[in-house]
Amino acid sequence: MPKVGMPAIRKPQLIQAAIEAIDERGFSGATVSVIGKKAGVSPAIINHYFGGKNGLLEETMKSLIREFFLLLKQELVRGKKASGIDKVMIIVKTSFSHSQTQPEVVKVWMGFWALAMHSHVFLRLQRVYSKRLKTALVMELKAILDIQKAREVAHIVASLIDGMWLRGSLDGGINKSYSTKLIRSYLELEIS
Amino acid sequence: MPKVGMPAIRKPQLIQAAIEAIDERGFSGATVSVIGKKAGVSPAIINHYFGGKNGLLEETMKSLIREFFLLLKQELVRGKKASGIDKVMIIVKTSFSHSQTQPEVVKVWMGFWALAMHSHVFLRLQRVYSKRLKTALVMELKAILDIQKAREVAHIVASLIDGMWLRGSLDGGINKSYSTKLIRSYLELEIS
Amino acid sequence: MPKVGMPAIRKPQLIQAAIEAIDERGFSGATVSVIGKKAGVSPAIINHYFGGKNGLLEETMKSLIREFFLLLKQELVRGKKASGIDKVMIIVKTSFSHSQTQPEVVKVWMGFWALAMHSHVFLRLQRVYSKRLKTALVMELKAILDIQKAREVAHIVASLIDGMWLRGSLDGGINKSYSTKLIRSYLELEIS
Amino acid sequence: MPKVGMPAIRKPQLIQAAIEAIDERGFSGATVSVIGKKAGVSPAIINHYFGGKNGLLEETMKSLIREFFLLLKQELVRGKKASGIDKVMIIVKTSFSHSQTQPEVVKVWMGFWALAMHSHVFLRLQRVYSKRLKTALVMELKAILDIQKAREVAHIVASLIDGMWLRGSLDGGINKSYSTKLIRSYLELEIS
DNA sequence: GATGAATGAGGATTCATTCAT
DNA sequence: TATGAATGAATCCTCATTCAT
Repeated sequence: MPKVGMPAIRKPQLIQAAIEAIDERGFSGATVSVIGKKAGVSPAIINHYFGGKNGLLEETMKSLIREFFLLLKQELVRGKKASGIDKVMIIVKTSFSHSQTQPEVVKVWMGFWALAMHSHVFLRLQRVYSKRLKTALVMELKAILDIQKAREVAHIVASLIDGMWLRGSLDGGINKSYSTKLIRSYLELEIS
Repeated sequence: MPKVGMPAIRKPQLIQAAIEAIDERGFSGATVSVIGKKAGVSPAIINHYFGGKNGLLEETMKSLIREFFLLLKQELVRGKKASGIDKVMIIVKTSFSHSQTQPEVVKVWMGFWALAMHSHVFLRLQRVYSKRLKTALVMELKAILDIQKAREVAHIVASLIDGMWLRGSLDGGINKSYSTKLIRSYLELEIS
Repeated sequence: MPKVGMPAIRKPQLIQAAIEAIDERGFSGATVSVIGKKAGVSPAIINHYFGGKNGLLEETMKSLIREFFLLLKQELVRGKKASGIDKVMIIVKTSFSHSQTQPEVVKVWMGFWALAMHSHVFLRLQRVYSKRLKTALVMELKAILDIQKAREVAHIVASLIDGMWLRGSLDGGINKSYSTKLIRSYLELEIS
Repeated sequence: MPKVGMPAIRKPQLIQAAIEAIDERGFSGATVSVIGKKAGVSPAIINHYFGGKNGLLEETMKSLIREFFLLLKQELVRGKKASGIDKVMIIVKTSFSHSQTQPEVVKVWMGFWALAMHSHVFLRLQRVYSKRLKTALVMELKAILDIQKAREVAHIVASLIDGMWLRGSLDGGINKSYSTKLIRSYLELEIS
């Protein structure tokens, strides 16, 4: 008697458990056993639902990325009346907000980044994030700058976001207001 | 009497082997067995010289950091006549040069960064790097800006360096000239 | 649903395998690999059931002690009509019988004794045995001697039992009838 | 330029180091490395002088036994005027004195006993001790008892000595005066 | 669907020993 | 004589995965 709709329950549950496990113990400490325990289920069902540990990790990273761009989309819709720098700053702020809503994602994201360095699948996913963030920035910047300049500024802003994330991870969290202030001041300099 | 001076030969040899192993296979793939094979010695001597795998990794990271700041010092001495933005750019360029001299350090450094997230020892080391880089930047910037502003700009530049490293790691290498060009243009904007 | 009731099967099975392995190869030769092979299972399940080799050894010693005192209790119940020296001799005989039922326990017990010398856990267990045996002897002896004397005689009898075990272990077994004869003759001397 | 007489210096030095190591860390913890460190020499010379770790252990046990019987001989000479029970008690007292002079031998001796259970060489050595002790007792007892009885009493006394050693080892030492008192009272009972 | 049982491959590490110096 | 360098074998243990139930 298979219970219907179990995947829809179990999958997010296991993904969340994976995020927490990685946050707490790092990638090397996030064993299926730990993740299973955290989710309150047997480690064996990770194979059942994801075909193995790697499958779970892939889905976890996809979920993180999906969630971020969903949030970004919402924020952009909410601020669609804004213009110029403000529009760009929505992207910046959302980037930092994401980590504030779920502080554990900082460590997890960093871990995936390191993983991407040696795994084709994760590299592809990381590039998706990387490109989409830059694309979003260019989209807004080209309204106020020529396309060439827009690309350069987008690259700088994207790098600033990632760099501040990285440095923030060392201090146990990102200082959102300070980070956004600095980026805004840069943008004002660039655009005025 | 035994062979003398072996530590001076073996230690750097094993550190280099560790860097290569991590570069090729990632942290999880860099087993003592692999590192030993790469160095052409028995895995057991890792314990002999470093007291365990962790000891080797620590020394490897220390070595990377030491090497970077040694290079930086040399470059700053060489360019001591420079002034203003040029002085700052020496730091920026050295940061990117380091990875060009040894392309594999990008992945390794990123791996250590992820490791730092869950290991006290590596966190401390990473912070040493992080702070010293920023300090070096502030040092040069306060010659041309007031201290408060110098700190902010230093934070931005440091974040740009790290962020561009990070993004560069996705593309299999850092585009040094593009990166330095962008950072210089930011500095000119800020300072002029 | 998994196979149920396996612990009740596997635990005694592994304990028995451990006893045989120690008997045949000594403590240093009783590796998890050997024990696993002897039990016809993978060495890994020792961790599954006992949390590690040490856990198995602890349970093995506990099992030996439990078994002995269970046997002793039964014998004392069976001989509850006996009195005086006969009652004491039940304890003595049971001590030697235990090793006859399972000849391998002599070596194993001796091994645990040596282990107790440097391990807190095993020391505690050995003291439990040591004290309970003496207590049992005092219990019977105080029916026929004043308490002070009973304690002394108990100490002598307990020492004789252990000493004869020890010496018997050198000869590949304890000569039960000779041992009990000598102890009885001592008791008769003491009590008459 | 071989230094002459080194064996006479190194061998006892290493034997003593072995005894201390076994006392402190048990047989399993007494590695050549530890013993070497304790003796202040390289572990490698254990092979040089004893042909391997096992050689050292054999010599250590032989040394212990030799030392005990040397002491016993001296005491018997010193007390050669004594007679009857007193003569026997010299043996008993010496047995317990031995462990008082060097408290660490209790643990070491016990360890060898356990080792004897699975090693032909050590079994032989242990039997030498066991038989010589009994022979010494019979020697004195047959002056006051018929040979048959003397053998029985010798067996009892030898068992008491070993049993009390064993039990004493659990308590961190042998209570010499209590032990000798009990054995003497037994002998008086037997002989009067 | 879900589980605990069970495993095999592989992890770091320890150890006694050998060897060149 | 004495050493540190070096190793291979063997240790326990961990882990992702599979399987019968």
